Amino acid sequence: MASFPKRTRTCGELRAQDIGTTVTLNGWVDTRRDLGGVIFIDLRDRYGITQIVFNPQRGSDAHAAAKELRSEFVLSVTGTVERRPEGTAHPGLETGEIDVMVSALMILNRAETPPFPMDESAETAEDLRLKYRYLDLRRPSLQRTLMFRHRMYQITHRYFDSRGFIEIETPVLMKSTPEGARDYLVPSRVHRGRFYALPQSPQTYKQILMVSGFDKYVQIVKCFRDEDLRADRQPEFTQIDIEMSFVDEIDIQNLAEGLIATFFKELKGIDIPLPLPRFTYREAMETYGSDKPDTRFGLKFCDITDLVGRSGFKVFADNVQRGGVVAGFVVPGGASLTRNQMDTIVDFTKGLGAGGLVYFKWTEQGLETAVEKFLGKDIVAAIAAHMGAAKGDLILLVSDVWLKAYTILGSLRLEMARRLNLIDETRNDLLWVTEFPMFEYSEEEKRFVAMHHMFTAPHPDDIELLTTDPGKARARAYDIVLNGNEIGGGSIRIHDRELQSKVFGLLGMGPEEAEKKFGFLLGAFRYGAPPHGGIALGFDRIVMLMTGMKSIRDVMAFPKTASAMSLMDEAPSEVEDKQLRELHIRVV
RNA sequence: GGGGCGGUAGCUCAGUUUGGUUAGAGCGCCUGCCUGUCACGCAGGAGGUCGCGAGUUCGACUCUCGUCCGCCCCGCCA
Repeated sequence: MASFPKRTRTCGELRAQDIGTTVTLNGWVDTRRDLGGVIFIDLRDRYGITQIVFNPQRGSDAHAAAKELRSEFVLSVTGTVERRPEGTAHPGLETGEIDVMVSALMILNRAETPPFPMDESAETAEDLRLKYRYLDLRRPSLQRTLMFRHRMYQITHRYFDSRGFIEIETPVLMKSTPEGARDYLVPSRVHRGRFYALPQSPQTYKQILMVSGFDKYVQIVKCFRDEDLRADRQPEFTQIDIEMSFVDEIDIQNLAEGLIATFFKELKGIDIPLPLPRFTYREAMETYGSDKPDTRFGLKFCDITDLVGRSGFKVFADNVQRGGVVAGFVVPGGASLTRNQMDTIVDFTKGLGAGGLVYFKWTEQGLETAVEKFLGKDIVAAIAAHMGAAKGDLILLVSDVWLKAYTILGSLRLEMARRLNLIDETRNDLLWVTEFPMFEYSEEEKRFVAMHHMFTAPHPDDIELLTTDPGKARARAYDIVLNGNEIGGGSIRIHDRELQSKVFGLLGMGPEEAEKKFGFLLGAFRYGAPPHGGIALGFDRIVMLMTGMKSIRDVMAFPKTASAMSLMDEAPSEVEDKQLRELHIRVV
């Protein structure tokens, strides 16, 4: 039994066809315009805004009560829908043709003046928005984004359900695993000195579900990583986690790119041509200097190692002697950059760890470069020709070992594109990067670490390399990239105990340690593990990119700050001594 | 862990370079007037530990040191 007149309609739906009907609306005071006699209130709910009118001649009690209305008061109003007088319709508002002439007003709740306005006319400091998140969430931008996000959940569920996938929840309290990100730990009260970890991903569980015969698994699931944050990284985030049995790479990729294309079609009306372009890791690095290339602009790289390997320029020649590469790219029209601008670019490149940056400017006077006296006119001209440069262009060259040279060029390429405004923001460039290396060498730990994760299967042609040259072995791993952002990654997994043990060994984990940490998984593999593989897609990141938000915080209801604090509820917080004692924990 | 930027009225900011009278503006808020506004209008008013703590100085929003908080980047994030 309601203690107030319940709404019969929402604030977003009344139109001219409703004129003459009596309605009750519930909502918040968005703005108030008190003209002394007549009072206009914009009443707001999540469906929209309807102007309600208090006229002393049409309801003097309601009008008197309306005098005290202020921003964000919660109201129930009853009145008749009327056409606005000639010339006073509001074309910018969907409900702009009508008013609700109020006969009865009930104030359901009063509100203090909010610390910032609900309209988004002025930028508001983010820490304030986070402290008063419940108010920020009333604002149009977050309302829109969270509704977009809701639709993406629904599309996801429908997409997978219609393809026979089973949604299964996996534990949030799980076993801490080595490698990868730092775990969030949860102390056990019952077992002194033992800890659960929050999942970095449900990786082991979904593989075990494959052993159990659930050959198509999906879950929209929270994951937790205790690492430092960025604009696109939060300590807890959501993934669309997928695993399938009896499949290879192409099956997973078709499924995942189909989902992304469905998002674009249904949420934005955009057709994404499928299948998506594929780049091997090597191609991506050697063309764009990134394992998540942004292909919305050119500035593709060109290898000139062979042209300069025996030149008189010792920086290049010595590097090539040591097995390094020399490569670079052409910036069309870049010759007009000033000396000052070039100095900034050189400094930027050095800041990335480069020894230096060699550049040629092709001006009216011809090819100009500070290193012409070392390379010689002919080689300079040959480089420009080989790279396809023209008059007015700038050529940028970096010389270093393969990975470092291309990584530096990749950052420089992005920087130049931003500086020169070359990025076409209207494009939606999706692609796959495949054939990642199995391992990368960790200088810190003096051993190989898994580039994707340690359950990733090696490329069938590279099994031998695991023994002879593990650093060269390719993995059956793949990432999906949108406009230079990694939005998902997966692999075909190892389903063979022997091979899995071998990979553990290469990662410096002996049989005993492997048994202790992953005995349950290896145990499952004894009882008939099917070939399987999967992928995880970054749900928040996809919402962020599709809604054009700059930060992942803008697509989450209750995000944390860059120092992982929640400003609204002030988590993390200190706890009672009693709680600590029960958990056998002392703070040092 | 490192680098950069920021913290002044409820909000958005100016003032800090070169220390010096009473720290300003717009919006919001409060009061009054106003019967078709929609950025309503008009008149008046209130509102400040200049993030915090030391120091230098006759005097600190301003200079120095420390510290806290926010944002961005590097490291890190299989």
